Amino acid sequence: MDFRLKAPSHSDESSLRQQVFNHILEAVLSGRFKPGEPLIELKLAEELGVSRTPIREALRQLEYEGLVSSIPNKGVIVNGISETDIEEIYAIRELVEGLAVKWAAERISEQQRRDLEETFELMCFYTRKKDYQQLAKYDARFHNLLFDSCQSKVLRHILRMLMRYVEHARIGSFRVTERAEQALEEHRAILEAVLEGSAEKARDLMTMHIKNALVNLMEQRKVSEKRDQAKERDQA
Amino acid sequence: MDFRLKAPSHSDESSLRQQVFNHILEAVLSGRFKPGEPLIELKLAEELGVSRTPIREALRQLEYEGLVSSIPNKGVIVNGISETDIEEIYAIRELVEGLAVKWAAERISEQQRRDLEETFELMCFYTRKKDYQQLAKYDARFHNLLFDSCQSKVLRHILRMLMRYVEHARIGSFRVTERAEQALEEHRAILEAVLEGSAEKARDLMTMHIKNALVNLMEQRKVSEKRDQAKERDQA
DNA sequence: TGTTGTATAATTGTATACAATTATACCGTA
DNA sequence: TACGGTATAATTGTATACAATTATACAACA
Repeated sequence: MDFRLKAPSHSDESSLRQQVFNHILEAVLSGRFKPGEPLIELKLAEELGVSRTPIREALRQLEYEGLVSSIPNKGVIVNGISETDIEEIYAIRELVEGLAVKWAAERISEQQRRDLEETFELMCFYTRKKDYQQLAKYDARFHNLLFDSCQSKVLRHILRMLMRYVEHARIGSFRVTERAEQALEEHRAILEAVLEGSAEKARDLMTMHIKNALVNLMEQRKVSEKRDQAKERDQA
Repeated sequence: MDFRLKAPSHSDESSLRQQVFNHILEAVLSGRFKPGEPLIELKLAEELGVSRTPIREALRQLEYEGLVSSIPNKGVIVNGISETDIEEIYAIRELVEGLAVKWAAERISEQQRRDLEETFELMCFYTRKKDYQQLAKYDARFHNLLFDSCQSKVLRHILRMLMRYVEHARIGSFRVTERAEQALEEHRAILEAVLEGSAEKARDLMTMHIKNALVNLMEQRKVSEKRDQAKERDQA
């Protein structure tokens, strides 16, 4: 496949570094680059049709976001993520996202109220239609709006890194499907609490939402594992 | 002043990028580079006697750690930090560092127990001697050991970013001095709770420790402000 | 005087060249 | 065959050159 950038693919005017970052990010999150796999600058540069400079900068950014590890003078490899990691990530999420919605309930602006309600309506719509592609998109937007509503640069920064870990943890699972209806109701409850300014209630609801999401994720991983093992048996 | 690197200053064998990073970091944290001040790559490169490449990489790292902001095609400027920011940082610290010591109490290794106790002894020593330079050094080591003891790569990553913010928040304050004795007792209590494996107790003690540290920091800032205002009056 | 346009300079973004380091393959020797 | 050493290749680290973008100064004009 030809991944060369600056093609008029979506006529992006963002910097090459950002495009390269997005490309490698997508490759890692989709599992095309597997854990332990070394990322060679020159190879990536040729593949994407750019020089090593933007590649290096993108790799550094990926390192700071925790997706790859870099060993000086040797190179960078894709990070794997263990079950323990996932449990830890979700434990941290409970606290930090809990704080985020608490602050959001206290500080949200009028415009953000409207945006959140609008986005939630779309989530309802796509849940009914069972269009999980679109649902995932608006789910992400919902959470981002919520995080912006807490009006905190610092918390936003922490959350950004944390959410990258979460995305990484989700590799290979189906994301929504059967839990979609339940998740929607949880989102509805959180939204209501935020809009009526019930900070503690919003936090507790978010904590519970994340607990449930973890249980669901772990179950999905078990399913995926069994499916993979079956596949291996078939090949043998 | 001549800041050129690779001089046999401390015969560091770390990469230039890391040296440059440390240099700029120190300049920002010490207040030599002031909030809003633009950081020009070429100027820094000449000042430090290296090319722009390691400068750029160091600036990117500083950006990810929240100390500077970069606007594409324009440049990077030093970030300021408001009172609100500080309060938010400390609120996040309460949760995250609280979780950290909780896990540390559950997971600490034998070697780490010994290291922590040893470091704490040194903190006692330098508190008695009122050598606040050395005390600050071992205080930082104490916290780092504590964070390592929770054996969590993810939490370590979050804490790293958070502590950078904390250091940034502390700009211009005296750090320890009069609160040293009280802080030492708080540290002693946390250490005991961790060593005896009382996870919840350790977390609550850490929460209280951070609350106190915030109060102290805010008071010191008020003192600094008044001092600065007096200085300005004198100059006028 | 104030505004706008344009030339110039300053600065960042990207590509390439070179240096330093690390990995690999091959050969000789016991 | 197993081991060690050396030459070679592969890869990262740094410097420099060039392109693209943005800021600045200054003149022309209303």
